[in-house]
Amino acid sequence: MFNLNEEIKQTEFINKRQELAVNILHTASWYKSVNSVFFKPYDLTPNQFNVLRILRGQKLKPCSLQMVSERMVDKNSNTGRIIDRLLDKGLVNRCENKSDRRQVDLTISQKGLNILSEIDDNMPKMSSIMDNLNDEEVNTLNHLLNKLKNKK
Amino acid sequence: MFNLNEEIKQTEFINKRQELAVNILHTASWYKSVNSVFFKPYDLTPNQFNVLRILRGQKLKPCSLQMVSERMVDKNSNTGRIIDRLLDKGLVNRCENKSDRRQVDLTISQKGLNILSEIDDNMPKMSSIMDNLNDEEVNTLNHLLNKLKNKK
DNA sequence: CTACATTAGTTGTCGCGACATATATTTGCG
DNA sequence: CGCAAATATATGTCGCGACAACTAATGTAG
Repeated sequence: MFNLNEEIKQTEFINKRQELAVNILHTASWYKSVNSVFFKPYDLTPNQFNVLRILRGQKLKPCSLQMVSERMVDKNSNTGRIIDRLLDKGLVNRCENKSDRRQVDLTISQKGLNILSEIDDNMPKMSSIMDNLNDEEVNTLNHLLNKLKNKK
Repeated sequence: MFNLNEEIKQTEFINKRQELAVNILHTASWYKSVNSVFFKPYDLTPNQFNVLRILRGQKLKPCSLQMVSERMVDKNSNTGRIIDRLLDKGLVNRCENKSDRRQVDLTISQKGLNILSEIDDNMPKMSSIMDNLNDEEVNTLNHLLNKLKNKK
C-alpha cells in the first residue's frame, strides 16, 4: 500500500526520467538535423561524410568494408549501401582484393578528397554548435551519458 | 599565429565536443534500441505505441491527424503512415470528420486498448533503464541538454 | 583432399525521418 | 457570390537503421 507522498514521489521519479528520455531523443535529432544542413551544400549526408573521412584517414591504404563499418560513428549501419551512393557520385573507388577475393578494396577518389578539403575549410562553423556549454559542462555531460549507458 | 599550447588547447576543446556529439548520438541510439526490444513482443514499434497512447489519452474524443502529430515525441514524422500500419493491425479506427471533410477522426480500438493495458503491466521493467542515475544526475542531465539545445 | 564452418559482402524487407508535391476542402477577402 | 489563400491530408522519393537470407570464398578438422 502506498501513501500519497510515496505515490507523488514515485510519479515525479518516473516523470523526470521520461523527460530525460525524450530530451535525449530530441537532442540527438537536433544534432543530426544541424549536421545534415551543414553537409547539404556538398550533396553529402553525415554518414556519407563519415565514410569519406574514414577512407581519407587511411591515406593510400585501401580499406575493407568491414574496416569502414567498424570505424563508423553509427555501427550496425548498412555501410555497403552508403558506399554504393558514394560510388555513384564517383567519390570512392571499389575493387576486388587480390589476396582475398571475398574482400573489397575501398579508397577515396580525388574528387572525394577535393570535397573533403572544401568541407575542412568550413568545419569551424560546424564546431561552434556546442559553444554555449563550457568545458566543465561538456565533461559533466560526457560523464553522465556514459554512466547512464553503462548500466550493469 | 598559434603557439603550441594554444593549439593543444584548441584541439582538446574540439575533441571533447566531438566526443560529446558522438556520445549523444550513441545514447539516443542505445535508448531507441532498448525501447524497440521492449515493444517487440507486442508487435509494436515505439512510434506506434506513442500514437496509441496519445489516442487513449483522448478517451472517447476522436483526434485529428494533426493533433496526433503535434503530440508525438518525434514531430515531423510521417504520422499518417504510422497510422496506416496501426489500421492494418486493427488497433485504430479512422473515419471522415462530419463537420470538416478534410479532417479524419482517429480513435483507438478495443484491441488497441487491450494491448496498451498489457504493456502497462510491464512498464515498470522499462522505466528501470535509468536506475543507475540518481535524481540529481537526472536533473543535471536534463538541464545541460536543454542548455545545449537552446543555443541563442 | 573433402566436408563443414566461418567470413566478407550483397540483396531484400520493413519502419521511419525528411522533404516535396498533389488534392480536396474550407475560409476569407473583395 | 467568386476566387485565391490557407488548411488537412495523401502520396512519392531518398537515405538509412535493423535484421534476415543468400552467395561466394576461405579456413580447418579429420
